[in-house]
Amino acid sequence: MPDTTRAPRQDNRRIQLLDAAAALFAEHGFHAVSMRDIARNVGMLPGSMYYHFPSKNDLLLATYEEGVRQLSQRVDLALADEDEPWARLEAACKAHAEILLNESDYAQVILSVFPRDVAAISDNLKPLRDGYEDRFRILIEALPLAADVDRNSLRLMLLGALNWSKNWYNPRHGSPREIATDMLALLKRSLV
Amino acid sequence: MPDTTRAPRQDNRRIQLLDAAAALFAEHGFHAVSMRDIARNVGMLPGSMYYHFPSKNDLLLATYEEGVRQLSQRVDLALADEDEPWARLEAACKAHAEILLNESDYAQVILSVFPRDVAAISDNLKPLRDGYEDRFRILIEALPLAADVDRNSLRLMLLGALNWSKNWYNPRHGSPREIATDMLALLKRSLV
Amino acid sequence: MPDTTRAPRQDNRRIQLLDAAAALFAEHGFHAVSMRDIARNVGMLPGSMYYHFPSKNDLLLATYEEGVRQLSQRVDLALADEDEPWARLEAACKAHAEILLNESDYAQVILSVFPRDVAAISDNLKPLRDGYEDRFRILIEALPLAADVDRNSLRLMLLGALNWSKNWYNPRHGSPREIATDMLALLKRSLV
Amino acid sequence: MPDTTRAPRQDNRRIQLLDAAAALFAEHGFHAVSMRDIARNVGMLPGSMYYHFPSKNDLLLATYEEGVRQLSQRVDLALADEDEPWARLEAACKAHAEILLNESDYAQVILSVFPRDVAAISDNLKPLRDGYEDRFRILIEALPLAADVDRNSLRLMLLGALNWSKNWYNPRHGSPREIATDMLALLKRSLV
DNA sequence: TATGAATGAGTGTTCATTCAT
DNA sequence: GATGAATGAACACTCATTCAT
Repeated sequence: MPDTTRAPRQDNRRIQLLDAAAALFAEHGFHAVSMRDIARNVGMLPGSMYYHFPSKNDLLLATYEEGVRQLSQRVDLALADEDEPWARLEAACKAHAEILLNESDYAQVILSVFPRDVAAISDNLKPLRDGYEDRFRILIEALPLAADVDRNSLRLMLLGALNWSKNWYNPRHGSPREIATDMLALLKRSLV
Repeated sequence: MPDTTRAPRQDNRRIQLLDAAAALFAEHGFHAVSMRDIARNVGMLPGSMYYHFPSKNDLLLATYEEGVRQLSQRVDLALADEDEPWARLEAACKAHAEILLNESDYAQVILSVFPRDVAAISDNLKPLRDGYEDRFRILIEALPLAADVDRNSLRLMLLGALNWSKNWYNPRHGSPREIATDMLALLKRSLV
Repeated sequence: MPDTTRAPRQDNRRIQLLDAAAALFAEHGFHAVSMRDIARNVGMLPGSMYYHFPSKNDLLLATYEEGVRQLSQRVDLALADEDEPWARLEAACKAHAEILLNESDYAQVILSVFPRDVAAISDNLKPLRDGYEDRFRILIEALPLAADVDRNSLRLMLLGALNWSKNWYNPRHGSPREIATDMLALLKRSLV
Repeated sequence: MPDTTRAPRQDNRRIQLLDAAAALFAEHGFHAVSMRDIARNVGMLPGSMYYHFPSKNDLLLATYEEGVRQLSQRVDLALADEDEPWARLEAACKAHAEILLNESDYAQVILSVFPRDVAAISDNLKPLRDGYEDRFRILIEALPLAADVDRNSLRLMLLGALNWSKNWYNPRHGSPREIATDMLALLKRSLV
């Protein structure tokens, strides 16, 4: 019998709401999902949601923040065990692919709802995205590369290819980790 | 400045409509654009559009078809002058990047409105996309590569990275051609 | 080989249009049928109909007129051979049932589109209906009946029952003529 | 003058809505009445109706159900006091005519909006109509009639004539009860 | 915290009709 | 006689949001 009195229930409806919103935004996109859709998914009336979130945009912003938190934490955790620069980059890419393709609707939202789609809050969304991606800038900076390799292109290529993978990913043809490994292998062959 | 006196007027409103739809779908996404938005953009009443297109979905389908036509024609033209496998792939990537980032709203639509976003016609949309991408499968097949290189991963990586570039592309930091060249260079170093 | 040069073609598109309108009005009702529906049925564009009929209401009016013409002609023909009052009434009822249930969409329109449904021309429609029904008033007047029989009720009952039959008529359970005969028999038993 | 202070307010707008819909459907027919018409009649915005009824079809279905309820209840009440078969039939016919012609817009809807007019819900509508009409089948079964009288024709004639009466009924020329009495009298003379 | 009930603007779409060609 | 193209109003319906209870 779980002790429901001790543990502070601290807004668990808010979390259900956020989960439902993330799942629906990730699957159908921000504009194709209505507040009613989300409410129905958590067994709540539409009006009731406004106690928890003042607007649909705020709901998106909150999923974004949670998504960045999850991505960052997951990648940071993966980095904790690695020292060698290439190993560190590979660990980050694997974590990125896994959370994106497998684990978190929140992460999907960040990569499928673009700031420009929601003009009113695009200024709030962009820094969240960028803050996360900075990790990869640093990881690539640390790589021992030939002098003429453009590290900026490398980062954009690697992250772009990984992010786009959600458009073709099919669990039957390799795990997220394998996808990350394969891509990195292609680049690593010569760049070292 | 279009020459309205010389050009035969036949059905030019349909094309205006298609152009406006492509531009708006590319910029804001399918669901964020209303039929009224498109109508306003061409100076037409909302109801009048239905003479030219029976539904919003059909309008999207028509932009998709035109987009694929433009992409294919542009890439095929670029390939006509090249014989060497790597040169052919590079020409195709440059054409792809240019039309995507610079030249055509129609191409953008194909890469930013995903079939799954419009369930009712996703079965019509998918083959159009796939038909175009087959070109790259063939180009990569023709490359002289070390035996252990996974050509499938290579294709997915290259196209994914290029397609994602519309999310960060800024004309001040290099032309579309340069982006394509840079990315290909990163891969080519070792794979040959 | 029919001689199409001799016979004046005299507006045969107009007749096609009228036929299609009658069929559709009879089946779905006036308000549920659009001008486009009718146009499509005769392979014409909606705008083209306005050469033949200035408005949808006029089209209805024309079907009404033709319906009354057909009903009247059919009933008058049936009466031509009969002299005895009851036989005359029975002949009229049979003709009425047959044309209503079997033969003419125009007749159906008159009995399923009510003047009040189209307020703007209800004043034009009502006299058409009434003019036809007068025949039955006269036929019933001629019957040799007991003094206390209300001929007005008789007429309303008989015609009402016949008109309503289109709501339950099923060709498998008796022909229109049988329906008319059965109903008249019920009344005739005692009234003579 | 409704007592708004005493009556519990619970869901009274739904009933107002249903009343207005019944009145308008009865007068103009289903297709000729718009949701805006109904909303205007109860002083509500069109969108607000959808809180109470999910669609126009559902609104019709609800009026149908209420109409059948009212008809059935009224007829059953009238039958409660009668034992003799002819008296029972006459009581039912009087009640039927009164509620149809005088008392209830809901009953009118059932007899003027035909299931086939609203294809999408015709399967829901038909059994409601039929369920009510079964009462008359039973009443006529109980009549002591000559062996050669077709009870089926009798039922169809009687109900058809009564139902059609709404097309000519004018309160100045006799009450609904008188209409029912007169019609039954015509049939009863000989059939006994 | 949540509900019932509403709002006002907006959605995609259809309507009868017009008219230059 | 008919078409291509449009109009403007209306259609059924959905939207994000509000607020008294």
